[in-house]
Amino acid sequence: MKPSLPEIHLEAWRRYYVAFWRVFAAIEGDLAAAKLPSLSWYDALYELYLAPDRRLRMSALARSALLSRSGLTRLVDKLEHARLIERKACPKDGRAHYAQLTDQGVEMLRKIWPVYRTGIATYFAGHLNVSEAKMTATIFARVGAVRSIGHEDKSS
Amino acid sequence: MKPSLPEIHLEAWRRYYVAFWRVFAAIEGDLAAAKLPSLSWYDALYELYLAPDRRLRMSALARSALLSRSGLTRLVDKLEHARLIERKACPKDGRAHYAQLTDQGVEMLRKIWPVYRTGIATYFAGHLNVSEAKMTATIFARVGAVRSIGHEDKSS
DNA sequence: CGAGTTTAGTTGTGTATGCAACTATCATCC
DNA sequence: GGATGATAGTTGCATACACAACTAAACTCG
Repeated sequence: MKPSLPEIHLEAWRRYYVAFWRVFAAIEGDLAAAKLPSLSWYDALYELYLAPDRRLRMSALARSALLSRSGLTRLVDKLEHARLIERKACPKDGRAHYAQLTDQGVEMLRKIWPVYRTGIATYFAGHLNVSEAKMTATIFARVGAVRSIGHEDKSS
Repeated sequence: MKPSLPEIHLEAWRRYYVAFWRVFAAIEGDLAAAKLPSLSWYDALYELYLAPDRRLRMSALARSALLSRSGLTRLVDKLEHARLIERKACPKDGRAHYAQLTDQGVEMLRKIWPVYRTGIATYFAGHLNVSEAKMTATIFARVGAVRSIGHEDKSS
């Protein structure tokens, strides 16, 4: 059955889509210009920072950091090499591993954040008044709760 | 100077960011499942479809399709190989080339669109009522008019 | 005109990421 | 408790992209 898609919704999608790529590229550009790691590093480190004991199992982190498991493995390799996290075997489950944020990882978050923050403020937040920000948060909380149709069940 | 970033704006950003990746991945997954090319192909073909005479110079297309010039060169290689576009030398300027959409390119757009449309409707538009869609379109028109700080001047 | 500069596009190379296949471990059930 | 199947993570391989260096063709001045 053909789901309805009114013109205004399509227009909203197009602008949303284009705006995202532009803002994303602008922020990544600022990070690169400041010789800082990219947002994918930040996302992973930040998820660990929020987690209890600052550690998370690999697959949990993959989901939070919006990566495939294999993608996460490589990212964790790099983060570990940079001493920003450590891999720890899980005592309960011999298959599982924790990614554990190190102090240097926290430090790196502190270095990245000012640049990231400025990017968010400049490229995104500066264009929204408070009520628009509230509505955006509300709308995208719903949108972000997507569950994809089927051809993958990584999240099950 | 530290630009202001109220908590609600930050929350709006986080949800916007996460939602985007999830919706994007869901749509790409649907396209892949239908053995159709990815959104970057669609974007490029669609920009050509909209352009006068269904053709655009390489660098103009790169900007519209949100790609670097080199990225566009490779994409155009593939599109040309698939007979969806043709490269034409520009008679006015010996350096420049047009990417010209072919009938098969139009056909491909027609094949992709139903799947893309359903994805937009399902993962995005279905979560917005009309006034939310209007506001989203308005907000992201502003946000999308980003001009990045400096360390690149591709758009100048 | 001809040297120097700019612009359009391409190519070399490196990086990020996904999927599918693999290994090791755990869970189930007879 | 051993075979069967599921799960966690890794690895091989392919793809998509960016940046920087390159080539060729315009422009710009003297």
